Amino acid sequence: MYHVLEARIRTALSTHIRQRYNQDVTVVTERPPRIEMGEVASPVCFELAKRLKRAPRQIAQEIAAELPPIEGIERIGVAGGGYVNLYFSRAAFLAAAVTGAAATPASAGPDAPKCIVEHTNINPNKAAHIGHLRNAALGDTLVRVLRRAGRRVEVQNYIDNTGVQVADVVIGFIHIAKKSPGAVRALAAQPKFDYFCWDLYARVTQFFEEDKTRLALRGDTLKSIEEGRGPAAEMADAVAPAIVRCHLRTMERLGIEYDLLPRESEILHLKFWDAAFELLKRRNVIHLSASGKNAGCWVMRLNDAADAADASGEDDDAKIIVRSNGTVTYVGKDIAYQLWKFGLLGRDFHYEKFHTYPDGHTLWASVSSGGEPNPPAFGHASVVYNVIDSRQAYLQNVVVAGLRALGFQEQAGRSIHFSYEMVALTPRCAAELGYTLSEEEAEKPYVEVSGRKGLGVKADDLIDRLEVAARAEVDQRHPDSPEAERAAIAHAIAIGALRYFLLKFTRTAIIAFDFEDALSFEGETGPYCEYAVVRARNIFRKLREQQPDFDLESLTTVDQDAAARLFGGSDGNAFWELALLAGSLDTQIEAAVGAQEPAFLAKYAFQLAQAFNLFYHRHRVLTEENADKKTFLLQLCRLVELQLVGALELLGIESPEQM
RNA sequence: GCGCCCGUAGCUCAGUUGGAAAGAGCGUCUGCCUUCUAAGCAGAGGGUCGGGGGUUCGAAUCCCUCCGGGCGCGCCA
Repeated sequence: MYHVLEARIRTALSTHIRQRYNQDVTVVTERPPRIEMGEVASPVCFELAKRLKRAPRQIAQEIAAELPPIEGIERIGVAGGGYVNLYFSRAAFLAAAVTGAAATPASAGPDAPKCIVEHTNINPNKAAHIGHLRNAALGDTLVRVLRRAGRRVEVQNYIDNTGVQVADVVIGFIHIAKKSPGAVRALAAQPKFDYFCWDLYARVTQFFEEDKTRLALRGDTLKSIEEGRGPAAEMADAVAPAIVRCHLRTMERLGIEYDLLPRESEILHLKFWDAAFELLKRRNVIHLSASGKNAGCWVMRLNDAADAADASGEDDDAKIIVRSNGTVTYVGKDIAYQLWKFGLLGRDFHYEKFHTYPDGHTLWASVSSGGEPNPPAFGHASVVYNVIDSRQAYLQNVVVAGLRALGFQEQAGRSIHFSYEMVALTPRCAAELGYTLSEEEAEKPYVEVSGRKGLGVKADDLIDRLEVAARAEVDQRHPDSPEAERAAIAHAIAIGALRYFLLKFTRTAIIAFDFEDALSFEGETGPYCEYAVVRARNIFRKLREQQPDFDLESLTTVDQDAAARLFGGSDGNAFWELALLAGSLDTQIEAAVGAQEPAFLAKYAFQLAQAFNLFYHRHRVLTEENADKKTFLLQLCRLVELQLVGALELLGIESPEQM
């Protein structure tokens, strides 16, 4: 609601300034520091003062006096050296906010332009860890926010099932665990298979370190897996899908779902790369390096300045796309995949159903042949978000440069690297996990998580710990509630704590993980926000006990005279600040989409919860004797509840009925 | 060496396109549960916004420079 009025004010001001002063200015608006100064302020007169060579305050006074009425704005004032302050009609705002909050937001039609969000992308060779959780939480929240903003979104989780990491675990099964393909298949059916592979993978790293010549095994194994032949391929075929299912289960605990699993095996088998290679060659984006250190490789130059220097042989800083042995690099495959996402490759996968979620939603996976006869139309996106940590920025730039060089300027511009910094461990946390730090590591502010070394907090372990801790709190408070109910509440609290913890940091902040912070349910946390919702709901529950015929719907009609009176009364400003904040979810969503920053919503949810807790503490709703005031207070509670639930939903955090 | 990111309270972090007296959580100290659940609320203390220049009516925010830290820059992914 706030966003609507703010936009209205900007338009009114810029129109008025154009007509009255013949000036085209971009009107910036801001929130005044105190509520007594109004809800929207504009420093536009400072800019006008320069252009008109007049005192800013004088212009501001003129504008305040002459600006035509704006719907929803009660009065205009002048403050400071020349700020124009606008005051909302409080009662009208509350009425509009309450109806707006109760309405369901419009979702995108089936023909709307599509956004693809690719996230999670965990190598299917070990259990998911805390770093993967940040990726998935950010990606999933981006999806939720985009959908709420009215976009059509397709969620992809790319599976590198034929890569080095899978090959390494296969090597572990053959040479360390000495398993047959049949034995591996049996193991893969066991629960916690991802944990088994976690340990095995770390042992493979040691296995290579002990004798570097063993690295030769990797090339052979990889080749066998890529070609789909031999026992190594058979094992990879057992390991990767089983691990993928473990990851899906983990992510489902967090409320994260996907639409499609594109798999690398199909990118190979369906020769996506060959199509991309032809395109890249035909349009001279890549060329065969004749001399220098990259001789025999197909390379792509990144600086356009030297694009005529084909024959100069100075390709040393170019990016290798095809190795001298003819195999394609990861970036090459990624260019092909990115082209497919935009529908530019001229090829498509076949698709089969891979999994059905409890809500009936189907997850599809790519296959090489056959598949379902009429799968949904995947790909053909207008915007692509790749949720990948900032360490891969260089490679993402190469992919985009490839698209641009191919002449797909528009798609290159709409290829968004949704970048974020890594999750690391505090040295204390690493030590707690039983890891012995080197002297150098102990000096550092944090230690990098490493699947290769087996150093990291496994996602399921963390969720388990959170659930146990939450369960202890719930048991204490609700010893008589049924078991299933207590489990469900503890789960909501655990996930709320985890997702909030991962989302409250802005994307550019490195998270130094520590159990103490992550396991907290107090202060700026998910459970704090959930608790505010529960408090609002408790009021309504108690009210229904007292008045069985009470209907929540009755609160959607606001008596504006009564509301205006109460907003003008002794606690009026406090009530108003709460209503205004609750009515600002739209502004927050707008800002979160604009800045591509989910943390904005996390901060907002916390602020709203905090404001509500203060209100809750100061005003007893149910014992209020003045009927108008009681209704008004209930309306505030209802508005906050709806908006807070909405904000938490965007963060993937459930609001339990009780805690 | 080149590129990207970070430096704000004891600690962990916000501060959206430059705007009105720098914010939050944690931690420390002091209060508040016969009440709509204290997973809460109130108060106190704590800051040369890394340093120095510059642009501007106005800079934590933009530019330059220096210092400190992190991450990339592979015929790995």
